[in-house]
Amino acid sequence: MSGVRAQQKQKTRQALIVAAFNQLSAEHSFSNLSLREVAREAGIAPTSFYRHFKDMNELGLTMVDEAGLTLRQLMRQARRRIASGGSVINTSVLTFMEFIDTSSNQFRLLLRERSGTSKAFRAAVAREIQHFILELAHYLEAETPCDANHAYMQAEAMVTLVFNAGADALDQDTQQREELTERLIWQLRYIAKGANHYGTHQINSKPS
Amino acid sequence: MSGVRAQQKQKTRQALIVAAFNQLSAEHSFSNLSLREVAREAGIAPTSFYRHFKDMNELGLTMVDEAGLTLRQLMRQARRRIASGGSVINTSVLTFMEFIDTSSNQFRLLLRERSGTSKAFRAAVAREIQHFILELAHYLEAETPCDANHAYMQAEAMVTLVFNAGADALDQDTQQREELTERLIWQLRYIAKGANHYGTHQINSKPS
DNA sequence: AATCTCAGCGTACACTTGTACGCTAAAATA
DNA sequence: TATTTTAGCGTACAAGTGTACGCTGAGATT
Repeated sequence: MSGVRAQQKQKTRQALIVAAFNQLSAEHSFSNLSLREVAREAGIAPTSFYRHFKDMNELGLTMVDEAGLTLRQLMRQARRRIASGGSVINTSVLTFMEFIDTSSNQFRLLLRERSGTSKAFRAAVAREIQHFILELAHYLEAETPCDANHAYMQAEAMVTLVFNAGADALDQDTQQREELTERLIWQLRYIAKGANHYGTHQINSKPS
Repeated sequence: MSGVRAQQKQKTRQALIVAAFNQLSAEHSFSNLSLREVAREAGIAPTSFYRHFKDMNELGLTMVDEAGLTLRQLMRQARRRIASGGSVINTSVLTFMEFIDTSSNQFRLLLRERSGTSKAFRAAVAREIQHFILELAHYLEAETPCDANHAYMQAEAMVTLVFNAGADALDQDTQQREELTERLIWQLRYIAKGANHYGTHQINSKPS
């Protein structure tokens, strides 16, 4: 029961996942990635693919999970930086841009499958994003004078802007990214300001 | 020189475009749409496709243009409604949601190709979106106490939120859409409020 | 030691794809 | 009227796809 067998299986399974991620790029998306291509890159026969995944769909969902995981790990690290005295907005944005940069293919997967042709994929990505919204909403409710509802709407807007800025950043050089990031930070400030204005516990009426 | 010839050609060319749009759906995107499928749907032989487009890429770019056109027409109509006394935010959002509803496949194309695998496609969609941002920025600069820079950032944020809300709406029923729209309107108010605070001509300093 | 399990392989097959090539008939032109 | 142009067709082919099937040999189990 040393598990040499199972260990090797996990290894090639991971090789398939890595192979698939490596084949992603600006010009190659998961949906136009064939089972045979992935198997070839992973160094196994096409038919052996089925020993690990029912089909490409199952591989893809696993990859979405993995991408979500690394993103969550990165943001946990961001929270640590914030706790030790960093600005919330700046640190979060910076961390996210780091994700785009170091794990661009993982981000590409989330970005594209968010509006892809598989309902399961879209739902999986939406879940990952929802995770961030809820977490941020929770934080905002505790740390700012916003009621729960407005905290949620604020968080949703912020995550949307950050995610989209990330998408734009993919096609840009360093110079453009800096400008983009600066704009993004202003936009997040707008939202914070507006949400605190409308969403304060005292005032809860229609906009002035 | 009656042009019976050229007239018929335009007709089947349009048939190809319509056929392609009709094949789009939640489960079928442009990128996994084959030349043969389109030709079949349009009722012509696969090889005749080349009489109208160099390849699928060229068809797609034409479709993006067409989608952009109908969107622009719809928004022009919105401007008329606003001029005759409608609320800016409400009318714009409502009009956009109408676009999602009545031309969902055109929207799907823009949505998906925005993060697709063709640089030309991404650029084409970005151009269409940029069009709206600039137009809105121009309006905001004229009608609100915002300087040019903040007006632009405000417009960019607003268009991003609206576009993304549209994407979410595609998967939702009427009930959910109403809630989404309500949230969206609040979020736009946040941005307007914040931008007017930070971007007023007098104050142009760092956030308080 | 004898048996079972199963990850990985090779072969094979039925499809679909893009597109090269040459033909035809009808419209346009001269 | 005679000639040219061209939208659309059918055939053909090479390339790539997913996957069914049966085999093998090395772990795991008994």
